[in-house]
Amino acid sequence: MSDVLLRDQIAGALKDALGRAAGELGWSGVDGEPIKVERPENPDHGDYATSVALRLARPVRKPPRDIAEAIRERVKVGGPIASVEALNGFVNIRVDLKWLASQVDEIVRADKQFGRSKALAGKRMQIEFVSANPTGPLTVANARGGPLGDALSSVLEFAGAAVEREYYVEDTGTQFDTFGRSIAIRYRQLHGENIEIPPDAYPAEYVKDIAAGIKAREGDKWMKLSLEEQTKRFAPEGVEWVLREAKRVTAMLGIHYDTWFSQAELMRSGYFEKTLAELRKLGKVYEKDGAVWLEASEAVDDKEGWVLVRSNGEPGYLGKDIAYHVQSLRERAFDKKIDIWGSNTHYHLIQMRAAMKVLGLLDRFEVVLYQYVRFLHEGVLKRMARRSGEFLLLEDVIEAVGKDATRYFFLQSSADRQLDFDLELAIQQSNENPVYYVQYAHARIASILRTAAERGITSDGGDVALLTEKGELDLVRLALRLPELVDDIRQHYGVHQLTTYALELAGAFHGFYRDHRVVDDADVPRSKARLRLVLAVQVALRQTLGLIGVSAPDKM
RNA sequence: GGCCCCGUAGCUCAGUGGAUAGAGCAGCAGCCUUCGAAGCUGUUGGUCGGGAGUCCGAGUCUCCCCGGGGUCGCCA
Repeated sequence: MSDVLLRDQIAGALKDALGRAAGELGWSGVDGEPIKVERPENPDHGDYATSVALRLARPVRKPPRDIAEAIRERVKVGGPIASVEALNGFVNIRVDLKWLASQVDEIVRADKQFGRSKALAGKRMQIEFVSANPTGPLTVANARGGPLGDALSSVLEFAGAAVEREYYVEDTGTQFDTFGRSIAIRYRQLHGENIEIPPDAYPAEYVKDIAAGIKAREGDKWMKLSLEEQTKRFAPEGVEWVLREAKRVTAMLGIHYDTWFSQAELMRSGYFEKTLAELRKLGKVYEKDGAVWLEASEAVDDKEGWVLVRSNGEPGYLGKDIAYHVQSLRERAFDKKIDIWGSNTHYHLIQMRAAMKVLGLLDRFEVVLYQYVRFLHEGVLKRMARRSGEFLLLEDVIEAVGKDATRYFFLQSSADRQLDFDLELAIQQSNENPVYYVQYAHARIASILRTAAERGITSDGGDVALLTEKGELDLVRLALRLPELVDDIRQHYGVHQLTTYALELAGAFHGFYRDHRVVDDADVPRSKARLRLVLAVQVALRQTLGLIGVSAPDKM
C-alpha cells in the first residue's frame, strides 16, 4: 500500500489545482480554507468530493460554480484519479477503475499490515482504562472502559504509535482503608464477634469471601490485632484479590495490560511532593484551614480552590492524580496520556485540566468520557454501586453472552450515549448480536476459499484486472475505507465507528455473494480474480474485527 | 441552581456543516437441486424533542424551552 491515503492524495491534487487557479486568476483568501475531501453518499457524485468551492465563494467573491470549474480544469488526471467534474459547486472525483482493481492485490499483499500507517510513528502513548477502585470485582459499569480503551489502543497502534495499556491501581486513601476495614469486620464476625457492618463499608458477599479465605489460610492468627491494625493488614490482601480478579476477567475480554501501576508506589517515589513543590513554585497553591489547596479561580468562576492535601495531612485524590499524570508524562516520558473515564468524573476532569494547564501539560492530556451504564434489576433501572451491593458482574455477562458479543455491545454506540443493560434481554438476544452478522461474512468467505481449493481453484495468479463489474469494485471501494477510518479515529477517538463499518462491509459482501458466483468451473480466470477479491474483503474484515477485539472465525 | 451527555423509524442505535436522513431488530410479502439461509430481495415505518437564530447549505453550530441521565466533598 502507498503510505499516503488515497483521500489525502486527492486532497493534495485539489490543493495544487486550487493554488494554481488562485495564482492565475488573482484570487486571494484561499489559504485559510482547508480542503476537506469526503465520500459522497450518492454514487452519481463520484468517489470523492470536496465542497471547498462553496466555502470559498465569500472570500474569493466569485460564484461557487466558477470556482469549482476553475479547480476542475486544473486537477491533474492520472494515477488513481480518472476524472474530475464540477457540479453544483462541488468538485467530484472518480477513481480509476483499473487502479481500484489493482488495490485488491495491494490489500491481499498487505494482509496483516492492511490499515496500518505511520501517522503516529515515533509517538509513545499511554492509555489508561477501567482502573476501577480496587475494592471489588469488575461490574458492567466499570467494564465499558475496557473495550473502548482496548480498541482505541489498537487503533493508535495501527496508526504507528507505541501504546502502553495501563491499569491504575488506587491502593491508597480512604476507600482503600474502608475496604480493609470491611474485610476486618467480616473476619471478626467469622470468629464469632458481634460486630456490625457500618453503613459506609462494603457490604457485599465477596468481602466475606475474602475474609473467609484469610480465615481458612491463617485461622485466628490476626484476631489479637486491633481493628485498625487489621484494616492495614487486610487492605493490601483485599486489593491483591481484586487485582487477580480484574486480571482474570479483563483477560476473558481479551484485554491484556502492559502495566499495573500502583498508587502506593507512586506515593513512595516522592513524585507527589515533587509535583506539589512545582505547583507551589508556580504560585498556584495556598494554605487554608490546615489544608493545601490548588488555585481554581482561573478555571472555574465560583470556586476558590480544590484540596490537594487534607488537613489531616493525607494527600487527597486530586493531588495524587495530578502527580500520577505528571509522573507518566515526565518520568515515563509519554508523548500523550489518554484516560478512559466514566462520566461521573466530569468534575474531576475540569480540575485535572486546570492543573495540567498550569503545569504546561494540557496538550498531552486527553480524556474519553463515557456515559454511565445502568442495569435493569427486577424490572427497574438502577445505577450500579458497589457500596450499595447492587451491581451486575462483568464476568456474569461474559459467561452468558460470550466475549465477542460483550465487546461488540459496548462498542456499538458512542461513548457519549448512556447505556442500559438488561442481562435477560442480552441473553435472549445474544444470537441477534450484529457481531455474528459480521463474523458470518468472514466465515462465509473462508468457506468459499475452502470450496474453491477442493475444486482445485486458488487465488494464485488471479488477474485482478478482470474485476470490472460495479458490484466487484464497490467492495474494493469499501475495503479501502478502513485505512481512512483508522486515520479518522486516531484523531477523534470515536472507536464505535469500527462496528458501523464492520456491519457495512459485511452487508456489502452478503449482497455481493447473492449476485455473483465466485467459484465457477466454467470460468477459471474469473474465479481466480474473484477469489482474490473476496480474500481482500476477508482481510479488511479480519483487520477490523481485530481492532474491535473480536474473533474472526473460519467456521461458525 | 451552575456545568457535562443524550433526545433521529415500533425498539436499539449510526450519521468529521454538504447534494435524496441510514442500519440492525421487530412487522408484512417472497427466495435454498448450484460457492454456508447466522444469509438475500422487496415492503411498511421519520414534524431528526419544540422554537428562534447563524450560514449558500443545519440531524450536525449558537441561544431559549421541554424531557431523561450525570456531576458540583478536606470520597475516590
